Amino acid sequence: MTITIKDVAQKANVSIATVSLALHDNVRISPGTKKKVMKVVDELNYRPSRIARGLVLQQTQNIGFLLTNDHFLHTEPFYTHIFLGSEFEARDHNFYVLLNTIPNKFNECDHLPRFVLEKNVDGVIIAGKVPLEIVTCLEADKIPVVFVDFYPPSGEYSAVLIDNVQGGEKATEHLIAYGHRNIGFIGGDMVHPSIRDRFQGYQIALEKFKIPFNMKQVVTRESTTNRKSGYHAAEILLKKNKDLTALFACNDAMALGAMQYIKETGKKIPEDISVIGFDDVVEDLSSDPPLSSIRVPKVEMGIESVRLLMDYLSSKRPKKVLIPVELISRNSVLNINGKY
Amino acid sequence: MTITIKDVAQKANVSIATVSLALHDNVRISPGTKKKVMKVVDELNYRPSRIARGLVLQQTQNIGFLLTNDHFLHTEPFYTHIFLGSEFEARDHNFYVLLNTIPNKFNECDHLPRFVLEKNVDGVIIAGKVPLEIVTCLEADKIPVVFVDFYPPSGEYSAVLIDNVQGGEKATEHLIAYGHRNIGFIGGDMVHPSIRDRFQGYQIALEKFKIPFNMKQVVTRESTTNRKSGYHAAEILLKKNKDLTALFACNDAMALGAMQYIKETGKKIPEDISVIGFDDVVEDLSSDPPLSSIRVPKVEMGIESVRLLMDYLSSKRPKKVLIPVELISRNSVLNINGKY
DNA sequence: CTGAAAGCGCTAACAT
DNA sequence: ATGTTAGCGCTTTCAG
Repeated sequence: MTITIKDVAQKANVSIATVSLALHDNVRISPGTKKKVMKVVDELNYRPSRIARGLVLQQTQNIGFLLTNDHFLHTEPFYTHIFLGSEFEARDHNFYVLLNTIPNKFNECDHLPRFVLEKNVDGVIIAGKVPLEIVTCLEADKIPVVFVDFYPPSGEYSAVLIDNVQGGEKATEHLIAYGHRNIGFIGGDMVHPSIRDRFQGYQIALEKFKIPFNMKQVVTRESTTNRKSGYHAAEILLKKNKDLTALFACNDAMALGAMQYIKETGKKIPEDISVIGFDDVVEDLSSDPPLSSIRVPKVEMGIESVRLLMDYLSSKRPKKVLIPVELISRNSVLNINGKY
Repeated sequence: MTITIKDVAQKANVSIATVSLALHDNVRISPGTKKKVMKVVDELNYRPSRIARGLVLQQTQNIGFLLTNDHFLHTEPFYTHIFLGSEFEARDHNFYVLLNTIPNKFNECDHLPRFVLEKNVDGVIIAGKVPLEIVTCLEADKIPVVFVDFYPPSGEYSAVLIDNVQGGEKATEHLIAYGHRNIGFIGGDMVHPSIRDRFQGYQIALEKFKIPFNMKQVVTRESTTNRKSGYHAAEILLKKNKDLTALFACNDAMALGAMQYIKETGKKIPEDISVIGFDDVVEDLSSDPPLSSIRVPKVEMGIESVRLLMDYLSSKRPKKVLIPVELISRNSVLNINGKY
């Protein structure tokens, strides 16, 4: 049937132990035998059964990837890219990643993803904001965890975080460099640390350039951060701020919604109002004009998260990584230096 | 450490064989012992190791879920929903779903997803159009396959297909019922059977109501079917058809692009032109006006695909399922009956 | 109706 | 340097 280590051993005229050793680059094996064995492995196209291996090694070589339903089904493929990165890196370590969404509300530890209930994973990557209850439950299970783009308010964990403060600064400084002084900020769900940090970056940049911060130019009452709330927030912001020349949206989805509102009121982007977003998920969305944004290296974040997990699995020590972001300048921001 | 069948046997004062039998509802066990065993199972919170089980049963209880990179990263979460459905149903069968994307170009059987190379799945679900080469390679591996929203030009497979012809008819008939007679069609990538079928539904509906089909009212030269190509196709279509009152786009992404173009030319939707899409992926996109569309039950398709795979695993006979679609009437189509 | 025991494919300690 | 063997946790004949 399926070809096993026995078949290889037989054909190579060695014991199965030797085959196993050869396969694992063990030093205690002579180069000659190793070569001989590997040749047969190739010929027979043998691949060790990960099930048998898992049984004896007492490990699954699986990683769980957890995110909320909402985040997974999100229109902007943000976490999808992160997942892809993790899958990519997992391959190099011969791990599989099991994707599992969880409801946005969560209370019972009984409803933990079955891969942790069944101990079918060696560790878990948690992407994006999740209910804190689940973190507690996971903690009780003593299952290794690394967070991506989210960090629980308390506790010590491995995590891959975006440098949101830096990003907020870069976005705002870009507007300032282009001569803007009346810069609005729209964001929602300020409980979310990422959004809060981006907002903080906005404030830091203003301060750095001695531009007075004005709470009137800030709309952070939306409960979500999607296109619709961007549209709505822009409406509120622009109705009470007639002098705004630029707008920093806490993410691209909101920026897109804001752009829609602005255009519908007959104004032009960037001539009348400049807009900058965050996340850079709009490449394929062909917004008009193309949206300037802060690029977050999503695939790299996924890769890094797996690395951190591997690292934790061997060292048992949590580690944090801050991922730098990059300004992507397109055509939604106008240089108004010397214009006024 | 982790609690095994032995612990249960010991505590229940039976043999491990008995525990196993009890766990699997075997008839040859007395109700009394079974109850006793199950009680201990509950107390100890015992869960059989799927690895050990997999080893003896020679099956992984994993399903591979394959789609192209493009489809996975697609802005509209179409396949994402299908995946979610499959995950959902897989749970009921105690299977895991391993998601794997493949490049849009594919040539070497050596580059098959590693879960098939390693035989880490009992079967594979293929979602959306994939390179035919991969189908051939999979075939050579004799691994059970079910297709979702795609069917290879030749061969006999299990498949979950959308009734695209019916959908195209429903969309077109809706426009006709609302008094439209000059109805345009925009689509791209006519090599794709789904798009072709939708187009065919459009033609059937026209014919049914004795409305002459006019190739001039059809734009199918786009190579992709996204927002951008919708914008472009609408431009071509509307420039050479001044009398169009309605437009059927082969999917929502194109419909959205078309709407953008229409609005930019100063026309109103649906007053000047009615638009209907296909797929109904725009719920959370809050298009303005809300787009009428043909709803495809994506989650159900995922569920059905797993069922078909389970069915095939036991019966070894392929089966095809046609999923009916539903008209979702919103506000992008105007009733012009009696208006002209 | 229940228990003993073999064996799934592999690793690693222990022999040789 | 290589082989022998026990055992990972489970299912399943086969005996009793």
